[in-house]
Amino acid sequence: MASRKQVAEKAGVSVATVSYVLNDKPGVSDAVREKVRSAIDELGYKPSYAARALKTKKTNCLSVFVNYIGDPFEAGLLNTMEHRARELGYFIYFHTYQQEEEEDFRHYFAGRIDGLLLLGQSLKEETLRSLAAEGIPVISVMEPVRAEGLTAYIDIDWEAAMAAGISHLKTQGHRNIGFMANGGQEHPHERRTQAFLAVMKREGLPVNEGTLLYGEGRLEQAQEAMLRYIKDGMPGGHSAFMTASDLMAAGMLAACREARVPVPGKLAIVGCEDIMMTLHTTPAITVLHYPRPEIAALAVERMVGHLNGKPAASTRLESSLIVRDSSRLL
Amino acid sequence: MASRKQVAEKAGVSVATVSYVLNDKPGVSDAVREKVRSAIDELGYKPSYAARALKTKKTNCLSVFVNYIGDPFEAGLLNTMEHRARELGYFIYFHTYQQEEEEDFRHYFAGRIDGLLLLGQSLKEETLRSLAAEGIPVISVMEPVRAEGLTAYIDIDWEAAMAAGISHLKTQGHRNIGFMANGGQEHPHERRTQAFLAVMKREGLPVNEGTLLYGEGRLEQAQEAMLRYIKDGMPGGHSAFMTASDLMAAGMLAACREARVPVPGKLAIVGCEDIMMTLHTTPAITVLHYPRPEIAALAVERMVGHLNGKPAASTRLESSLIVRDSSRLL
DNA sequence: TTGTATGCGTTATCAA
DNA sequence: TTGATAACGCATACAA
Repeated sequence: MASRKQVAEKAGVSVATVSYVLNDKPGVSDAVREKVRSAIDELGYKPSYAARALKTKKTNCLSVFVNYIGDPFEAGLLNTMEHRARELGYFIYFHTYQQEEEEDFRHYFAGRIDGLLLLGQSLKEETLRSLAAEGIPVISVMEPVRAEGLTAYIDIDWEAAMAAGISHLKTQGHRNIGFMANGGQEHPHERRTQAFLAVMKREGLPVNEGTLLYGEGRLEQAQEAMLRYIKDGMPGGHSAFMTASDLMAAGMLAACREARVPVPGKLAIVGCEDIMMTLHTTPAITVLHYPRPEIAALAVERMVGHLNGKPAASTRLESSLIVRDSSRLL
Repeated sequence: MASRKQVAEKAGVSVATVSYVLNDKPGVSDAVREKVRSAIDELGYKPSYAARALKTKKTNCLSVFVNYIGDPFEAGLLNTMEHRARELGYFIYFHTYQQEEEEDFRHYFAGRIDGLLLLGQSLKEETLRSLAAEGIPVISVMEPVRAEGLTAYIDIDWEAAMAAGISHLKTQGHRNIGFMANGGQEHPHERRTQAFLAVMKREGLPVNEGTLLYGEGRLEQAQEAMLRYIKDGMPGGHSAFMTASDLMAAGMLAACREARVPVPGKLAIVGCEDIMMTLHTTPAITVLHYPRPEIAALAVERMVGHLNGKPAASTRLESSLIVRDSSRLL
């Protein structure tokens, strides 16, 4: 790789001048600018990001912790994040996050990225502290269960969203509503489960141990869990189910079809993300709409803003209920 | 961030000594090593990767071009790649690749990564040249349609795989076999389509314009394409279909169920990747097994080997046919 | 076994 | 409008 010095020599100028034209500084004569440009082209010169990062202490890189690369909900967020980041001049990468590996990650970022974006993960306090010490801000799309050390998060108002779903189901005559949850206390989906339970209680609807079913966030596992539940004679006696993710709603639906449980006749199903798939199942699945493009873009913008000195605030956007056939009796 | 100099001062040694213990060089007394270690801990010192990269001209980072983050087939590859890379001491990132953005990417890598991994994309010759000039090797899991400038690729032998599938279908009495293809000449799936056509010809089975159907690689689009084909009265007269991806096979199956076309009774379906989903559809889908963990790990190993001076060779692994209900008449 | 000194490719300050 | 030159944090050849 050609370096700046070689460019300077070839163009017959100093390295400083090369820098000026590369960074579009004013005060360089057109003639010199041209000379430098052509020297750059001829040598195929590219600036070294490593050197630049060392000097400026900015990498123009952002990282994102992804829970599972194949998840369509996350994919929708990531696409927008990637494009928005690129528009704002940032290079963005994705890594799979697994709790067991959190400590390994602590030493990975110094001098590699300017900021870390989360998809709802609850990082350990020590990780957050360590990141803060390195000057790496953390912003989350989706509110983590613990959010203390965080710079900001962007999410929807899950209680309002669940309330809309539950109220819709009530209108359809349901009272005994179950929920397919996912993961433990620190899981990104836990907020959804807690919101559901809070609203149920507030509405005076029955909540007990049988209310929660556990899928594993993936379609197939949810399908199996539901199949087992059906084979056990649906001990909860639910007439409707909400879920912590659309993929699990789709798995539920697949289980119902397999076990010949009519949806919505015998069981209504409501998902909560509005991934494209929910529109294409039979019946199409009623969902709480999660405005992924808006939220993903906002998270990136807040991060970039924060890196440029603008304080970043947490925000809860509104979601909306989209009623489809999986919960419509009439 | 504390720097190496501060660590040296605190420990009462020189910066060189700090370097020695950080890089586990021999020839440092245990007493000094201990002193340095505790100074590091107290200051919370982390080495700057930017500075290290500048000096060593190695970033210990690898990039992967992903076609679509939500794709379950690619997700399976990425998981293994990420873990294998981490085991080998490399930090790995994923980026979405879109052909339109290829030129933008050309200037992104110098001084940021040591190598680029592809998932079957056919990069433009100029991109490959530019990468080569920067000393960035390119290895692909899945053989690209154009593979000239590539360091190596790892893939299965698609002709052998397709031959196994076609021969299985022949055994079941099929002759008029269609194929759901995806994308154009440069698409990662094009090799699969070409292999299918080659084997069909070799076997003396009918190939004409009607043989190919086009999904868009995604389940929903394949479903819609198939639905249209069925509504048109299945003009190709096929009794079986193979596909360029499992997701499209699943979409086909969904369309058949929707349109009440019995599978495998009226139409046999064979996928080609063996993603988990194919095991959970009804009926389960016959597939050509793509050994994703092996291939993904091998690609990373070849890359790391190459970076350490071992020449990397291209390899075609064997695949196997897994017969399930979607193609079994008996 | 440890320290000194140099350079990696930038950016930025200060002179010219 | 341009040019010297000093950092940035690290690795390493060489000296001690």
